Amino acid sequence: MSLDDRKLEVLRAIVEDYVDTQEPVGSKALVDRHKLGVSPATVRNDMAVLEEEGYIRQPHTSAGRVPTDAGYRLFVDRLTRIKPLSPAERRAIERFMVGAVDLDDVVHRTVRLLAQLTRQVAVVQYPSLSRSSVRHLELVPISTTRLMLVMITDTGRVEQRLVELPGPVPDGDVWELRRRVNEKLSGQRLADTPPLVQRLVEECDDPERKATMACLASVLLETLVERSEERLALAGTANLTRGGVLDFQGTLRPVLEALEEEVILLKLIGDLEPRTTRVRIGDENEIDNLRSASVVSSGYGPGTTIVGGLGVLGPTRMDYPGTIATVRAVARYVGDLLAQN
Amino acid sequence: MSLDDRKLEVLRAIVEDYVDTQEPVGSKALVDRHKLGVSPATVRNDMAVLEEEGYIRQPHTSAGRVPTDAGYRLFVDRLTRIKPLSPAERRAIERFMVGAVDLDDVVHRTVRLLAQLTRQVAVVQYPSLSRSSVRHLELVPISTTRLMLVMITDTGRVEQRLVELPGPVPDGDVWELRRRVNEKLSGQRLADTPPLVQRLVEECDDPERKATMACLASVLLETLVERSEERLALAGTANLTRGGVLDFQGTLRPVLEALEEEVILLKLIGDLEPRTTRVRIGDENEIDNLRSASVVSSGYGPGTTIVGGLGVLGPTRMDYPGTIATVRAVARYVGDLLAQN
DNA sequence: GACTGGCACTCTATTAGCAGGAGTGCCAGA
DNA sequence: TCTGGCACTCCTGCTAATAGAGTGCCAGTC
Repeated sequence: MSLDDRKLEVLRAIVEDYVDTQEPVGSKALVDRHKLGVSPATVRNDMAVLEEEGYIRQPHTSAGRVPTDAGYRLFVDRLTRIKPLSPAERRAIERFMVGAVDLDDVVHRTVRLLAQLTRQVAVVQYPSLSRSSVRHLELVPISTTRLMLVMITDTGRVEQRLVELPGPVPDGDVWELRRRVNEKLSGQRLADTPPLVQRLVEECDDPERKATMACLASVLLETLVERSEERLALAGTANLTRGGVLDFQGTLRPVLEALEEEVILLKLIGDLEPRTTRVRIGDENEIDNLRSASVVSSGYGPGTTIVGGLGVLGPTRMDYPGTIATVRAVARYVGDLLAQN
Repeated sequence: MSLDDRKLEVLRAIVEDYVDTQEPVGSKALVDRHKLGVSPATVRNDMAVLEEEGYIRQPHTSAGRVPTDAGYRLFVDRLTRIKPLSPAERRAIERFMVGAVDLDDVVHRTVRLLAQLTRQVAVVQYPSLSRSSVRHLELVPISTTRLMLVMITDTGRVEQRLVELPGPVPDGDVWELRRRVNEKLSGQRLADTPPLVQRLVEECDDPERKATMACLASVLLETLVERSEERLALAGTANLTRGGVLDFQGTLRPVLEALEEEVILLKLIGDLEPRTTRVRIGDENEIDNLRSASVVSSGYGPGTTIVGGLGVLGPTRMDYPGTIATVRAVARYVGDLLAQN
């Protein structure tokens, strides 16, 4: 048996009321609060069906109904019209972000903004190195056999590494090295650089220069591409305590533990598709500690490219339409901000 | 009336038992668990005095006694012999820290180590710029009128800033600039540099060079000294949930909120004296949100200098001797580590 | 004067019992 | 297909009673 429109409407009403009140919702309360145009008895029948299909459940006999993960999923997929952000919220974003001075600042402001608007835990990934492009590479002689390599990316990140050379290299050669490296790599996405770096080495005729370039190349490859050292910012953990500890089946402990693992957080907001907002509800999270949480995440970046992810985490009982709208709006805003630079 | 030895012994017993069991401790239980050599009635009299003096209190009539902040303070100041770390703990530190590759890694490992050993929330401040010394300054021409300034400190931090010059400067002059700047500033503590930078400008004869140096000087002063941008690492928040929520009078919320404010954290572990471990108990913390928490902190750095702070935060009901010993040991270890580089 | 045993007292925590209420499932009828 | 009615279940809140822990105080002893 499939679900007719009214049953879906009942589900929506249950989800909305439950999110609102945090209490199991009964048939009578439902018809009182929503104009369903039918009697409680009818609603009860619908509820029985919804329960059989696994969208809602009773904590115990003679309690009201509570949505299951599947219920929320259905709600998000079919019953949610994403509500546009209120002008007040838009203004809040502007006001919060204006005046950010550097990348660090942008990320920190973003994560706090997200936490504040959604009143949930927010995570923002720094623009990933491997998905950024090279803006400029600088080589600085520290001694005759050591260079410092400084890389600036289009997202504003700066990385530096020390290069030990096989032998002394005159300054003139350093200039030449710098020229060649920049010529080949500037503007390229980091993920695309490995073959180019390889070619740089091959193109050297002089065996001595080739050795030097090989050294440089290995540092470039090893530290700038392979080691993708992702960084994260986190905010709003205090929001976990809203609505008592009830939301997370007794303890915050597992959730707090999960939030301390960068690997886990990266998994949560990783693998995103451009211009979409992903929702993972309860059990859909692969991390055991987060079975009672939902994550709304989105990629961000200049234009339609993605250079990092951001998202919020909260109880499965969350305001999905609102959260989705906010996450999406913030992701867009940050993307535009990056595009401007 | 002053407190004789036995009363102090009773206080110690109360603190130890309460930390252990998390339950108010009564006179009978005390004489059972500790060899006090007197009867419960006597202990009760002592307790009455201790209570009058404000070192312990009863949650309600006919409950056992619980130490007050003042009680813990007395315990820490006069009744605690710092127990040396067990060999197992020493080994744990070694094992945990060995193989740290760079400063970031050191800080992250340290904070996790602290959290793990003390089973509390740990905070580690990155080596503060203003208290580090300059190892090397590098000037990189980006274009004819722009330089990149790269500073490497003795604690391994690297900072870079762009300098806009008033006019084109030939490469030879850049070399000269670099020489002079390094001559004057290398090895100096950042906090001591401002007058030196000033002198650098004054020492220039050629007006054109003077203008260039002035530009450089202002960037040096403004971004490297004044903006002391402190960074922090945090770990172990999940430990707050140990022992129920009882420890923090009902909610973790205020504590979690406080932990999100970098300013607050810096205050907690700031202003430390060399080679001492500071303990702030409950109300002694100036931050309202942390009235029910204690903070054990210590400065660290190579030798007897301090380049940053670290510490742990937990319920006032914590194992002070153990925590103090651990914090001190870790601070020393990290200091030695920094000294080696 | 310091310590001890005894005793009455206070307060909490636990348990059981009971009433009220919310919510359900089911059935017969419109 | 929907509705009203009804019996049933189970939670919740309230009260009362009880047991137990711990205290304060007092009188007596060393």
